[in-house]
Amino acid sequence: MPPKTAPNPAPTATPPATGAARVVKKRRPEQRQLILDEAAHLFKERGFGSSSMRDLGARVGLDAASMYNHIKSKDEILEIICFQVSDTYIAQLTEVEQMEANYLEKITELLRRHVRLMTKDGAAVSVANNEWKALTEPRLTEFKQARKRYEKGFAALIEQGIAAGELQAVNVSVALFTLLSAVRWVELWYRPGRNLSAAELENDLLTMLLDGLKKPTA
Amino acid sequence: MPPKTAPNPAPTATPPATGAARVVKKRRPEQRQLILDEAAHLFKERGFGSSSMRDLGARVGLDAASMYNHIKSKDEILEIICFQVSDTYIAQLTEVEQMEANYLEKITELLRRHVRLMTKDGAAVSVANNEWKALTEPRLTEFKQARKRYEKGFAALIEQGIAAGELQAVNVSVALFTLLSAVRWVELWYRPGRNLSAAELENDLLTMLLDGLKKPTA
DNA sequence: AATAAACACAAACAAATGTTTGTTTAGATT
DNA sequence: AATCTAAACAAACATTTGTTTGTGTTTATT
Repeated sequence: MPPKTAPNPAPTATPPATGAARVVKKRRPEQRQLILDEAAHLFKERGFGSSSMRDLGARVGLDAASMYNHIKSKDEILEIICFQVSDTYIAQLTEVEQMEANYLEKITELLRRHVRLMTKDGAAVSVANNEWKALTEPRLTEFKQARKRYEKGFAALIEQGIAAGELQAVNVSVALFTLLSAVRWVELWYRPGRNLSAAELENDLLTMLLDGLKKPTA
Repeated sequence: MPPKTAPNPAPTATPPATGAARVVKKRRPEQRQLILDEAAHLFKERGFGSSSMRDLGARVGLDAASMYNHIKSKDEILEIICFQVSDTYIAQLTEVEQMEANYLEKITELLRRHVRLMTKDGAAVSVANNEWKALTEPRLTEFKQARKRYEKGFAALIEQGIAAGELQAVNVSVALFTLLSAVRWVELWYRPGRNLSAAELENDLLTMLLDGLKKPTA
């Protein structure tokens, strides 16, 4: 459905404003990443459904239409953000699973990396955690599977930790979700440059959570 | 801006389908509550921004336009849901603050009611927790203040508990957010009728969290 | 200097959005 | 039976939505 009327009859021969506030951008394959970064923050703030491509364009400093030179669709942006996060989580799980350590140590390390990703990439993690429901269908199922895989792997560590006598015999699901959930305030509340450093936070949080898991008598 | 053309030239004299699947609804002031309930579930599932009034109407079994006989706007629906939840939370805090009990007991009771509201009114709580950012301006600020009031009150209990020697000397903010956050998986994962009852869940969760807070030597 | 590719924008698009209007129906009240 | 009112709907509304098209400009390559 092409436009019926001539769309651009030469805008008064404007030599695209190289004067004034013209940023010196040259070739910019980084524009794509800028769009993704800005989208993560926008989607976190306003939610995917309440964020328009024009809003996003305004933040990036680009016309909405121009962004389609760098990305395929609004949906694709969400996909990239969500799967970049879930891929990282899965990778961390796999690494920790193969560590030489006891289960309490593995759980500690996995939680540590989990929190670290939040303090480093808070916006993206937030979007992956809260906006994934807006994914469209082939990817929606894939994402759910990835999350399930992570939860299963994490649960297995807890289960084995209990079997090995390293942890209290709590309900595995309750423990799993409590840990994963407890850690999520970081993504919502943490701002770098508060009087709480990322390292302090990490330690305080882990201490608090694992004191509830650790066997008091061992 | 009234319609310029005659909008409804008598639809072939249809006596509004009292036959077939006509529910026996009489006067219905309950329609408003139905709309609010259905909205809570829809907003939880799809997010406020991705939920349309037509979607909502379909669930309620009403034309989108018809709902405006019961509610003022889409925004108002969100407001009602959010403040109904925050009002309840504030009320619970006030009640617990005035209890005759030590701080650990107060914290336990507050958390217990907190969780109970989630298992009872999961959808509304979820919306209040995740979609409040979509509130429009006079109410947005009010909501933030209510949340702050709740957090401050909760933090005070923790602080006093520490001062009284009932709790470990953890960072108050970390403890507060960890507790509030840990509890939130209930709203996301809990479904009544799983093999985990609401009462079991409540106890397991509290045990796990407060074992990390309780002084090991006292 | 010429060419080709990457990229930005204006204009337009169809579809979807929240909401209003006018009218009709059904139940309650008199 | 006549009247009133709450509530349902169809149609339309003005905007906003995501996206496409066409054109011009910029940059890198030759």
